[in-house]
Amino acid sequence: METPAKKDAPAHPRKSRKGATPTVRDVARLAGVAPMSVSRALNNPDSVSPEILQRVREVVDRVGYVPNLLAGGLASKKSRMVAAVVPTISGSVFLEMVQALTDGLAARGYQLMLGQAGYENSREDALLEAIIGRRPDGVVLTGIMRSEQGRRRLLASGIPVVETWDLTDSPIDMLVGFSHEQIGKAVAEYLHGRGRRKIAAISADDERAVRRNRQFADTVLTLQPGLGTDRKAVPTCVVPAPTSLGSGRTGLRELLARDPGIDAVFCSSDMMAQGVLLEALALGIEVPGQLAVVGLGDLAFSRDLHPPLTTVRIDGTAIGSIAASLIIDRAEGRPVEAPVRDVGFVIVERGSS
Amino acid sequence: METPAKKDAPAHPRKSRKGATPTVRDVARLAGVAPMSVSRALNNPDSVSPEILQRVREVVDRVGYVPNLLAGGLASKKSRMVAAVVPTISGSVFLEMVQALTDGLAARGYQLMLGQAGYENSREDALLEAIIGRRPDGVVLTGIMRSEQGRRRLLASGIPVVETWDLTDSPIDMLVGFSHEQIGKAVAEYLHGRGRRKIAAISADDERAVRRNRQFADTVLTLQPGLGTDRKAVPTCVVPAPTSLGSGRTGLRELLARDPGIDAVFCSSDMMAQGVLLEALALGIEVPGQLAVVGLGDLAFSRDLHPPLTTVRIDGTAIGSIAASLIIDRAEGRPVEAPVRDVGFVIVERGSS
DNA sequence: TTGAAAGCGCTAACAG
DNA sequence: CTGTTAGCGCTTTCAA
Repeated sequence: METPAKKDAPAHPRKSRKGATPTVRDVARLAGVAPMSVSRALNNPDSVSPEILQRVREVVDRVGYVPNLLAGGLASKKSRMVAAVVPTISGSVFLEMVQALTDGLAARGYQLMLGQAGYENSREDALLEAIIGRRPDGVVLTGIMRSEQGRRRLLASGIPVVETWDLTDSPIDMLVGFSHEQIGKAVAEYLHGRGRRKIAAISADDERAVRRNRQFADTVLTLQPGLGTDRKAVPTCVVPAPTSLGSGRTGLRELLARDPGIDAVFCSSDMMAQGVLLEALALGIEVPGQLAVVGLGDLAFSRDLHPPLTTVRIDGTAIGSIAASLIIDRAEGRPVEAPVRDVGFVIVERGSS
Repeated sequence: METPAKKDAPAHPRKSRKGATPTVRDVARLAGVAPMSVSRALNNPDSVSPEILQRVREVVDRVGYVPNLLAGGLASKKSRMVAAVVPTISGSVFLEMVQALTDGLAARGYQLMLGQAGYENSREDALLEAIIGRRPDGVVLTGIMRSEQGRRRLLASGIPVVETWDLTDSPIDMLVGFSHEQIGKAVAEYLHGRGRRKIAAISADDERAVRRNRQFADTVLTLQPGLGTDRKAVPTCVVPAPTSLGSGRTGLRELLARDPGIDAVFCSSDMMAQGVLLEALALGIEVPGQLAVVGLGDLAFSRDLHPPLTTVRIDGTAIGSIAASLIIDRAEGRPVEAPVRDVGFVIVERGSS
């Protein structure tokens, strides 16, 4: 009567109600071990005897036990989830990165939570709260966090953060990116070096593209002192993000209307560059003869275009997998060697320039 | 000495250690109310007096309290997370759907967990375990779940499931999709109706594309009895998923090598159709004069191609938002009117055919 | 309305 | 190596 601690036939204490999902206790009871041993058998097989391991596994398979990771996360303070925030998923520029991130995380037992912030960071705040509330083991931000409020909340939460796709002197925590300014400069120098003297740009209106383009224009002005010092001397068409093939087509028309002599266009995305290529074809403008076209991103299709597109290659896959391993290292308490990485970029010269 | 239940100055019981994230108890103490009242003030403001509401909100803002949703989920058995499984994110065909899904969920306070199954469903099993373990309020599958093992686990878990992007007579639970067979049939009839008599296809090798194409070929054979009854009479080039612009280019070359007289190609993606367009241009084949091209997906760029691409429009946005609302309705205990929806498809006729 | 008690299902930290 | 004891931070349930 005292202790109903019989293992085989408990009086009738909280019998596992039929249909309910089994818990560690159910498994423990059926395997004749303590719940803690079940936990150990599952999370750290080496720490239990072969007999227990085997009995536990047998029961787990038989009853179809799937550990509740919410409970585990609450107890261990490790959720094994990582949140990623992208401006928008349908820009496709970030896909490689998201793919590498998911893969890298999945391989180590982590799951990805995806959030879209939009380009106008209005939703950013609610999103941040939804993320922090789930106590992820890490957050990957596409672009750097601009709002001071957001930076503070993230910092206060103590969650490891990787900012990506940009560089800054004052990262919240870790950083994997490249310099948009340097891209602007490099492309301007490249086009100038190829003899182009009527250089133009079609750029998205998001903050990174704007900075990139400012440097692009400034570099052109430096290289061609005759143009003066006003950036407006470098014809630029600004289109709303996310960019599209269509915005490339209209962008080129607009530029030509402003200045028919343009001989080079730097586009802030490959998709847009493709639109420029297409529009040039439709207008009978020869590429690269009359017009050089440079894109950004080096998406999968770019090398197969006609002519193959010269573009700035950004290694989204590298960014994603480095971000994944930085977060995992940090989450598992390993020291992180280099928390700030510049993955750089390469101008891939192809037929369009 | 008995009960240290003084509100203002507790003896020294678990003082909120500096730097630790605040919990309901901290907020409750500072606001001079019970933890439960904090919970109510946050989740159901109407159920609490204005004074308490205000005091709680003040403290929440002041200390930057963000509720731990893992703990909340454990206690309430509602995680407010939905898992989505896509074959791969970089096919871009599913992006619209994922975007609509994220948006629809975020608007109601739900978060998306994204998993990539790969096209070879080898990882599918581990992924399923990772998902079920997190006790999401719903799972959205891209394509129907083929493995019997997987279906059983999902069913046993009791989690609401929405299968998408396909139709089946025996859904696990809910379903939002369209018929790949009907698409195959419709496109074959469309091309035949436009007078094409040497109809070919370039298709991915995934299961849905295969079924679609089988019906496509069979319909062509029915419409042109002279071809016999062997599907091989309809030239088909099978390429590995995910498809790309490059596979469209090589696919067309391969088809022409087999039969130079081909006058129509049905491609299993818009990206691939674009490759065909490009290759035709390079080879001097006139589209649509000599060759009609039809894609699948109606991606954003398709209307801007040259010529604009005729394609099968699939409303990924609709699929995503319907899936979101089905899951949310189910999660919140509302009756689900029509758990199986055929969103259909439309052949959008443009310049390429 | 508000509060107190009792867990949700798991694992950290100790003992044995 | 194995078990016991306490929670993790929240919400359900019931009583006041």
